[in-house]
Amino acid sequence: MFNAVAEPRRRAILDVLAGGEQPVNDLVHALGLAQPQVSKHLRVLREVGVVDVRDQGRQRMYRLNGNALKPIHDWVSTYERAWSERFDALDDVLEDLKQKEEGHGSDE
Amino acid sequence: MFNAVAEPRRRAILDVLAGGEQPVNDLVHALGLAQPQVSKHLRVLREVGVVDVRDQGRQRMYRLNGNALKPIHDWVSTYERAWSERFDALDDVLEDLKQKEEGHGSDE
DNA sequence: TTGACATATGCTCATATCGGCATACGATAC
DNA sequence: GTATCGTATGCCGATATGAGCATATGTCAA
Repeated sequence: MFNAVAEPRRRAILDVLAGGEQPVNDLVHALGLAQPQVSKHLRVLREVGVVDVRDQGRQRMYRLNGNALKPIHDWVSTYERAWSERFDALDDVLEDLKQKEEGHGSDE
Repeated sequence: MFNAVAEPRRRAILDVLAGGEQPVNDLVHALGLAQPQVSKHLRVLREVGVVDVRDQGRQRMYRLNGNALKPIHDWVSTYERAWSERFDALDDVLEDLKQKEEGHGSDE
């Protein structure tokens, strides 16, 4: 999953699909890539479940399945404290408590 | 950045570092990997800024820099609507509005 | 200085990955 | 039916990536 999304062009495909269901050819034109490459990237994205396909006549309509990205979101969220303002505030509180603790605790 | 984190072992390193600053050898033992591989992975992580180093005697202390993960968080968050309950609720509201609109709109 | 320790780097091999091209396959149009 | 469109797949060559091993570099201890 992480691997599938590590490819810039695959992320580009997902970004286009975020705008709605698209047949392969529209993706080809939207991204300026060769059709076989797009099909290959779509295959990878399909295999990890981040896109779904639907046959419609001779076209294959691809649509985004954002659910598959949740594992990434969850993983990266465990590191959120680094940039989240909420956690900054929490750090301040903890720092305060620590100061007080050291104040009337034993030495150092 | 996405690429750096696409490697399972590199994510494992970050997970260990989440527990606090560590010298290379501790990472080696914690992960059961060969020391050169750990150094190489650390190099990649360093190059994208997700870890920082500090020299301490003959050891090199590595620590996590979660800030570097924010781009990933931001990117994946744009797809959050797929699984977020808040967005599910919003969808319900929108669906309601749509029903009403169709109710007293033109045909279909 | 010499030696041991901690880490980084270089080399090689095996494997994966991507692009480009040709082509196969399925569905529709004629 | 045959032609054509839309898409997928196979093959090739180039490049990247990771493991394993040896070794270089830097730091401290004796």
